[in-house]
Amino acid sequence: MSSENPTRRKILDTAWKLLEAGGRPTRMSDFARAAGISRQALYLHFPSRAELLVAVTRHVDQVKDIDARLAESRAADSGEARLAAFVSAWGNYIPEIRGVSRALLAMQEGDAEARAAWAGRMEAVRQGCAAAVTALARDGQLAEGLSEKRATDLLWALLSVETWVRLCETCGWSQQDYIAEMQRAARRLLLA
Amino acid sequence: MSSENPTRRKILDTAWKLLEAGGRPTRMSDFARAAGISRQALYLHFPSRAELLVAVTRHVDQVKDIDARLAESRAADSGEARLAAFVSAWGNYIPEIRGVSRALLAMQEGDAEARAAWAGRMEAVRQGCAAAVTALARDGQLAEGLSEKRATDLLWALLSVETWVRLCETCGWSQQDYIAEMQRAARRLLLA
DNA sequence: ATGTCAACTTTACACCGTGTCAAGATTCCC
DNA sequence: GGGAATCTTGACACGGTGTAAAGTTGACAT
Repeated sequence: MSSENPTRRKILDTAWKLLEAGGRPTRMSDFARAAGISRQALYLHFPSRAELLVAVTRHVDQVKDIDARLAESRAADSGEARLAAFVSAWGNYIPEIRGVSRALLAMQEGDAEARAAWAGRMEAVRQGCAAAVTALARDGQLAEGLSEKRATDLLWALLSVETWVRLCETCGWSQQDYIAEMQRAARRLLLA
Repeated sequence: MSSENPTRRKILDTAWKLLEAGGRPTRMSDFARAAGISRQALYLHFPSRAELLVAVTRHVDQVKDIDARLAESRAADSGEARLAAFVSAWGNYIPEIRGVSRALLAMQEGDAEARAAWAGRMEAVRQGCAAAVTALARDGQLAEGLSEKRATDLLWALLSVETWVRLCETCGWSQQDYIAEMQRAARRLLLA
């Protein structure tokens, strides 16, 4: 759906790199310069900044093959193993999309499209959470007094990008610590 | 420090109301109109949008007396009771500052002042978390393998505004459910 | 070789929100 | 009545997004 056009590809690649580099200003003109084209040519490919960012996330998803990664967690036998695998798969994906998500998150307020795009991505994560919780419930492992819905919400909140940012960037946790602690937390919160 | 000037007060009150009402656009002109003065007069009192927002949060803190609320949690005898009281005190404060925090959060990217202001507030919350954790440790109740620092980080992340937003706004939890579940979560995560 | 089509360039402009500036008006106080 | 604070009106600069239009370049077909 997106592979053909070479300039489009270059735009996505350089924009990605730019976003991930984290150097603050990522205006349309910056993306254009990075791709070696004029600002207007950028608008020839993407009608708005929001759509460009959305396209970048999709591009990243494709290159990093998030689907395949999350699929692995589905292969685990026990619900508990599945939970751990999911936490690890998603948790290790977060740092790879940090740049894009920061930009997309920052324009949530004020841009409905960005809001919808982010909500969509998060919904996908939520489904992963729900699947893990269901597997847990099937094993009879879910803590009593905890509905599947509530357990899913809880896990989803625990695994939010915002939480990752706080722990890894603000508090200085290593990625390893983060994963280990989140697995532990998920177990403690959800298991009987 | 801020009580005297009546227009200043009116600005803060109406701005607060406006922010809490949630109707999207909160530009300087909106604040001015709400206060019944011209946009320029607003700049006579606050040099920038960021400083206005910061002043509003301080104003809210003062009116709602957050300090007194958090102080109550310090009165609890056992570490566990203290943890519950802190979760409840802060957790019930979040919805009251939802509007201001949304605005302040939204301008984090790009405005160093807003960033600093928000970080400062969060630091205060963090200290509350740290105090609760220390009380827990003193009781010998802290889960083994969990340093005080890590426990504090974890609790702090759990009680973030972002997490509240996700659970209460996105997932539709009631405030009651939120508090109850966060108390349960904090216990499960931190206690031995 | 010519025509044409797509991708790109340059230049210019409209719009919005923030923040600045300057020239009055109003009100209160001495 | 004089003066200072406070507020008003109106204008403008700046930065960033998005639009519009006219011109350049290169590939490819006939």
